[in-house]
Amino acid sequence: MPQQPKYQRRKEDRPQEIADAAFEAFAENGYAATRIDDVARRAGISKGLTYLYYKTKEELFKAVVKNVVIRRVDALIVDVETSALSSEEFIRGPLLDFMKKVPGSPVAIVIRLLISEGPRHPDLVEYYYENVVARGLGAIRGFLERGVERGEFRREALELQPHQFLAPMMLSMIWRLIFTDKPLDTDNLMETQLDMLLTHLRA
Amino acid sequence: MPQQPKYQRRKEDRPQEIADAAFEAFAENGYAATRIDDVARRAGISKGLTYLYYKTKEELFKAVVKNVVIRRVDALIVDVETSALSSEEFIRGPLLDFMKKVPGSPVAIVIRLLISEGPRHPDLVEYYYENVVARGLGAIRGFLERGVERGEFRREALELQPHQFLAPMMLSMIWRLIFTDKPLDTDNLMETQLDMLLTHLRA
DNA sequence: TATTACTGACTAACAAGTCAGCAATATCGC
DNA sequence: GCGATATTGCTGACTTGTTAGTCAGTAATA
Repeated sequence: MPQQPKYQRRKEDRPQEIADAAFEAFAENGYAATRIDDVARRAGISKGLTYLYYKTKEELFKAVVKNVVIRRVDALIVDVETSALSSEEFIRGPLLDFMKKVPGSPVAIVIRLLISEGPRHPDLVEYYYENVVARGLGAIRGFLERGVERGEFRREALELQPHQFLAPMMLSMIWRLIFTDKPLDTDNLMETQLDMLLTHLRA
Repeated sequence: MPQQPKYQRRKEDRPQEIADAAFEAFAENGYAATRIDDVARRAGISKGLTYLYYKTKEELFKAVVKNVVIRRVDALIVDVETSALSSEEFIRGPLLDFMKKVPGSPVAIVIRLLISEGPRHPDLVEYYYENVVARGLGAIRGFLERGVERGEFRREALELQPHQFLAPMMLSMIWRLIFTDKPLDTDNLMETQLDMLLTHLRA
């Protein structure tokens, strides 16, 4: 009777599997309320093994945030940077799509974690700022400059803060995080914002 | 030798003092990381006394949120509802002031607590929604209707979501919660938003 | 003298982090 | 190939530290 082995050794895959499990757990319960034991069970391993790959709970937390940031956000930003559309087409196309996607994506979970745990992990906040926020804002700023050079936007566009584009996205995200079930027409919010911005910027 | 008494009995004031101390502690460390012992020390009492007035940590938490909500937000909303200015004056005056105040007010702390602890306290979220959000949005909606009746806004103003006004305020708030030290010209953000909205709404 | 707001030491429970031993695989000798 | 042996990924019971919540006793007021 060929016994099923109790476990398989999978040194290579464990870190990623643990990080994925931890992300799920943190997303559901937050950092403080998540037990390492939970994470381990989700990953189908014992608690002890978690500590072989991540020395502390905090280290695991940071790995999770960076993991999500790198794997998911990166693609979105690159997508925004490489485009040959006119400014208006770009805003109503890829940019709008991007904004619609974010509030329901893992990025929202990371934001929640940063809001609640950020103050105790300043280096993580710094990392997030440099790798996501600064790059994202930079991309939009570059886009505005290109629009002015092409004569699609008036000069004053250069003074606009990129944040102005993202405000309704932010509100939608927070709304979903707090009032999960209360409806909100977020698409309309974002579209209206972009309409107003186009009117405001057009040459 | 008339000894200073070790403590005074102040049944009436304790609950409020404890709630105030708890608010400070939660603001600094979040709900999970705050020890009841901390709260008690801040309030200048023993840990045991806290439990005389609040049966559990959770009950104290809810009391704190409701306390802040009732004491501070209420005044702001009423302020917005009673005004005899023209719509534009109102937007550029009281409404803008309100928006500028919120991100640095205790409301921001409550938002942080709701984002991180909300999912585990649905009744608290519901309470906040009804007493703050619904009323706030209602006030803005009423204001838009009045503007249309007076002929200051075009008919389509009625379709605008009140959230559109608040989006930059929300972004500013979250920005401050996460990136405390990174600068952001939030006044400009809000003013630009109101400019654009006025252009968009004007008859 | 009676009442009760208040103290602070205590308990109970839970969760992070450790580690001795086990069992799955890699390696070696034949 | 194949069994013996070495290596190490992995387990799970254990220790340790922390904190929510209790309660017998004390001292301030009525």
